[in-house]
Amino acid sequence: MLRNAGLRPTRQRMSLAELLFSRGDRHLTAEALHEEAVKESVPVSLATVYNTLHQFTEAGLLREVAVEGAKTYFDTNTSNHFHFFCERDGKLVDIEPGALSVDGLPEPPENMEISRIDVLVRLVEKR
Amino acid sequence: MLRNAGLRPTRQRMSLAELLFSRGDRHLTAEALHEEAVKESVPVSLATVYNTLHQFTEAGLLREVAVEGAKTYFDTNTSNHFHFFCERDGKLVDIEPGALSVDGLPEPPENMEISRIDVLVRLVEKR
DNA sequence: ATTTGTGCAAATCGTTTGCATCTGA
DNA sequence: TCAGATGCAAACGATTTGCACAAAT
Repeated sequence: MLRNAGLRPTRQRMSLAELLFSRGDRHLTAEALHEEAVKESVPVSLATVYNTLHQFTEAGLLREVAVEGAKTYFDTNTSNHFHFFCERDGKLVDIEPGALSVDGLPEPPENMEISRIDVLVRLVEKR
Repeated sequence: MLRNAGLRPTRQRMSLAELLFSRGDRHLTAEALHEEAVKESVPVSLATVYNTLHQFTEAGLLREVAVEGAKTYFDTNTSNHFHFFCERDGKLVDIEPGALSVDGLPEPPENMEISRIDVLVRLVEKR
């Protein structure tokens, strides 16, 4: 997988890839992945986690999701799909693709084309 | 307007409100609003711009839009509507409401309800 | 007079970078 | 061997906070 993406399979990258891709679809911040790695006794620095996440993203193995503020989430599901965002615990959840659709999109302005459509459905606790 | 929102009409708040609301719909970062204020000889500190933007948001006069990274945009249009985001120059543009709709939303998870739906249509230059 | 807002500078948070060291092909 | 990767600590940009001072009711 790493070789295919033109990335050297180093210890750190292999361990991180393992954590990311062997447990189903995940939505992680760099911080969270780093903690998880440390917990699993995978010695890796935070800087390397950042580097790796960005390299994986460039290679098309991950997708960045902007939610708010500084925190960036990385999604192991790179297909076209949308998200629920739970404001209470800051967790992202995939919305089953197929069900949801965006209709009636107006023409983009002059000379522009759509690169991606992000849909984030924000959830709060029912009172 | 400020009194209605329970905010004391101070010089700074009045000046910032003027800049924000007397020029049609706007999408500004704190930084940008601060620069504009300084340019128009409205002496106000960046900290106060941040405070004011958040107070206005809480009072329902503004709406925050998350795009990516650290930068937060504040939108003077608080109605339900979606955005184009131009990756080239980092500008937000309202999408005419009415045209666009999101359909087929699945049930939110247990005990959760939808607080808001954010749609961001990312644009790139046509090649 | 009392409460609330403001400005400054320092602190914080997530993220990035420079650079010496290490590692995989 | 040696380009490329890693770790550390320092640098960074956007945002926030603590606190003395100023302005609004």
